[in-house]
Amino acid sequence: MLQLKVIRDDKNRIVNGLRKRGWSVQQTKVINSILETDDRRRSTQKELDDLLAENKILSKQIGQLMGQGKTGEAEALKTRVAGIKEQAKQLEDQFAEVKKQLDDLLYSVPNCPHKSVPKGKTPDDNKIAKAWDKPFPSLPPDALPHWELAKKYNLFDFELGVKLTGAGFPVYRGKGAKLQRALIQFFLDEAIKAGFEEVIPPLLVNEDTARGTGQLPDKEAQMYTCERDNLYLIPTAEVPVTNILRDEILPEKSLPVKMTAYTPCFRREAGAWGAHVRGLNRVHQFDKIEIVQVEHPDRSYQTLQQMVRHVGKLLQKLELPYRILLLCGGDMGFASAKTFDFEVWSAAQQRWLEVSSVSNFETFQSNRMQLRFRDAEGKIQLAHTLNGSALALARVVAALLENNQTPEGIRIPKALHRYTGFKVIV
RNA sequence: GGAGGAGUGCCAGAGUGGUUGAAUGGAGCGGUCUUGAAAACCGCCGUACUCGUAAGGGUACCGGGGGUUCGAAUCCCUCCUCCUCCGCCA
Repeated sequence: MLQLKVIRDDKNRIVNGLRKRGWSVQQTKVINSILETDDRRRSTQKELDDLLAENKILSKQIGQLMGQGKTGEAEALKTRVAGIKEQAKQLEDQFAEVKKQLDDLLYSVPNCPHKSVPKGKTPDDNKIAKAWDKPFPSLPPDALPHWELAKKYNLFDFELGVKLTGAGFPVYRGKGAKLQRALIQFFLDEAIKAGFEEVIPPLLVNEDTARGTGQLPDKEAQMYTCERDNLYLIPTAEVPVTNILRDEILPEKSLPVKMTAYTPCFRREAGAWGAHVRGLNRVHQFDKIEIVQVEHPDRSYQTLQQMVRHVGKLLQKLELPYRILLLCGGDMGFASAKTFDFEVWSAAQQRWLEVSSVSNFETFQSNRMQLRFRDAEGKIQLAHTLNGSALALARVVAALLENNQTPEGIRIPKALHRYTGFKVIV
């Protein structure tokens, strides 16, 4: 969530940022409510603190009087304290209520977009940061979409997934399964080469963790829950991995912290289904390699570019046509300050598929998580958090299969040969 | 799942109702000494919110939440976690 201090000191910037996300002037009034609520919170706290301070002093006096055996005087003080306690109790309730109001308001406000983020409401307003300037693969007229190819070559099976679980849970098999494993291994190796430490986090997380990265309360409906145990299935490795550093104060020299993780991701995608989401385009469970960085605020945008380059290199090695979008304010995720999306060209479907999203969250997540570092002067500051998919498998597989289909079978890009052990799927 | 024990600052570890935000030791930082280093000695060394231009105050926090009390790290309830033993098990 946004820092109160920033809202207070830099209100106009925040309001303008929300406007960039497509908020109406009316909607941005919430910022005023936040400031008013915070004023109430502060005055209530002051009142309460003063009262508690008085209580404390009197209590000490009672202790001394008791020690001296002056029970009468002590009793007199006790009655005075009783009144203060009554008052304090009321103020405490009041304070808790104001605090909750304030938190609810703060949780309802998304991150403020970076100044370089274009204004806009829908994907149409996104800017193309890097277009594909080479020819697209030309496919034979009888080219098949990946869900047909999957049947033809027995690579994965949606019907079987329905039997076992439900729609959107594919079963990969044979070379399809091997291809999954090859991609996972390839992406992890590339990340490790780029200096990321591999971690294998839990796939189920608790409430605090889900709140830390902003899944709660904003995106609750997106997650599968285990209500009995009050746990959530992770929608992305970002959630457990970033939270590894929750409530930490890092030495400045340990920045940047670079971590990578392969995990399956679980997404309910409630209400998101339609004709355009066939096959692997959208599924409830998919595999993804995530890269996460915790960085010094001065360097985070440099680091964002670095991560973008890393993802670009992966797609080049996979020989996939891709483009990079700079998301507009309205299309960005709730917690993000700046996001680049990667899309690969799916030749048989004749459309772009999103395969990666690389974002800088600045202090939005670290503020919730209390993820901080001690700077050169010994002062404690919130760190910046960043993450990106490098990469999400399902759609990469879709594009890979479609773009590389030939009459002789599906050609596997060279970079993967050592991982798959085969060069073509026949 | 059953029985017992324990959770205190960066770490180790005192503290069982009164001036304790917390002894002591270690680590770390600064200094004295030294050609340099080590040793020795001296000093500093929690976080959040809040009042204040500042100096400097106030409040909260000893696993989480709640309670008893004028007063709780210390007593009670509850949850979580860890350890030991038993059971079960990939």
